[in-house]
Amino acid sequence: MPVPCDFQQNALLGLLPEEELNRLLPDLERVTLTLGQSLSESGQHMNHVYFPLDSIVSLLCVMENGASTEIAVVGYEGVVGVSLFMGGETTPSRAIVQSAGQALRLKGQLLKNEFYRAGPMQRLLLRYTQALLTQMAQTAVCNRHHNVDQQLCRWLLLSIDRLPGNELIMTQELIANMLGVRREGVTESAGKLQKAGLISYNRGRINVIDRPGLEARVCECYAVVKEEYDRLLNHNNVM
Amino acid sequence: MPVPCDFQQNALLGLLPEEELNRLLPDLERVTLTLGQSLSESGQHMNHVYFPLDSIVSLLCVMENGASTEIAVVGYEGVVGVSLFMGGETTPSRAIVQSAGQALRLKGQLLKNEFYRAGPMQRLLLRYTQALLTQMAQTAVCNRHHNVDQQLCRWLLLSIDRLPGNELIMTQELIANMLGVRREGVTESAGKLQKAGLISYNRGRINVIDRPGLEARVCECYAVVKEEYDRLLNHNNVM
DNA sequence: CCCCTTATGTGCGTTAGCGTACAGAGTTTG
DNA sequence: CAAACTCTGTACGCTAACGCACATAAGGGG
Repeated sequence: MPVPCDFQQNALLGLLPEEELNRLLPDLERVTLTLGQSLSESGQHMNHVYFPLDSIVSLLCVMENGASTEIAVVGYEGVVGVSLFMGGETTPSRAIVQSAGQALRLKGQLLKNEFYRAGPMQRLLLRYTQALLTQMAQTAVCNRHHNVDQQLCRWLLLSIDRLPGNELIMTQELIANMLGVRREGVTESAGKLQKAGLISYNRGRINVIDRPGLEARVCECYAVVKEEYDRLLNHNNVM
Repeated sequence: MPVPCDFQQNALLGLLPEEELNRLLPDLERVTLTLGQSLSESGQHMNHVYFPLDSIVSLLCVMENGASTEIAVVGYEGVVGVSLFMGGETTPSRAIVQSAGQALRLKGQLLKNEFYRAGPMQRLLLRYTQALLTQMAQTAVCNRHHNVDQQLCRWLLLSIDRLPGNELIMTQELIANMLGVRREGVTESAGKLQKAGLISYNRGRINVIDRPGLEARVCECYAVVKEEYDRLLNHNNVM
């Protein structure tokens, strides 16, 4: 992750030079995101971009029959709404709040204005978008080659990396939707992890007890994405 | 696809205003890409970007154990090397020539100069990158939810959309690498398609006979991606 | 307290795709 | 022309995940 985790501040914004950040500050509006809230529907225009603080947002690809898969996750290290500055305005994917919390909201037009100054903010947002590309690519390969156990580990690690504590408020049903697998499959895999003493859970609350243990079980995809985020979004490289 | 298929010209470049294109023309170098050639290795710096004409390039995500999956395909409608202007310089994925042919090559630094003029070229490249994002996302969901038969149809359609004729030079072994499945699985699915009279093939040459037939069998992923490319990269929207 | 809803556990049979092995057919090479 | 190699076809057991059907358990609201 880009900077030591400060959940009072979005790490992406934290990489901006003070001058840039000061220009934006008056327009950043702190909002509370609730579990399940939709920030962007397939093909719908977004009015704002969101810089999560302690909240987590999932980018989901939903199919005609309702089946879905998470293609990327965005937390304090990123921003929801890249399609605004990328020029397409909309995307075919949905953005759903996966973990309730705070975020900073900015009017889409203001972000675009900032982007088109072609300064540090543009460079930063583009590097972030590339990191997002990597996350999606790795998700695709992980979906193909790794089993549910490994993917659950990856998902848990990606999630708690973006949370201040070790607790996740999330039912197995919802995790299954994210991973695009059966709920029963998640029950089984989560059961293994609990038996192994890595996590404990109860009716929609999951606690990560042994993080190194998860890291030992996770597939390489987790590390690939993490390293690429670190590389693309650290202070030395960006500014 | 963005414009009526002209394999003498890259469609992305074709969307540029004449003035912009003329500035680039002297630096565009026509090169021949051979089957299997690597345009970019994982983590390696790219010296050029490539605008395919009648060639096709696959973006592959390769894992430690050698297993791979195609995460996107680039033909005359696009460009290989988005990481150069996105700021990361490298990517963890590989770019491999999937179908031999011509491409226009441009020195990375010249593309970046053009990009940082913050004019039409920048807008165009960013929209293209968003289309690429969509393709990757849809690939991820397709890997999860659709069977080899459907994915093979999708792959065949994506490929011949980017070729002047109906013939593909490609062994089943290579297709399997792209899709991230077993070679035998491709043999089986291709056999079905041949029996149904949709394609015919022989030792590394595949002919698409009944394109509408393929479209009837393919999963929705093909259309989603195609429509998003059309939306993002057509003359009315871009310039 | 009891009902109702929600979350999790479990146990089937089914299936798609895997790993492996090998056979035949076509192509290249010496 | 024969040998070596490449590409495709086929078969068989195995496994992960699926779809479905329930069972159990834990809150929550009246």
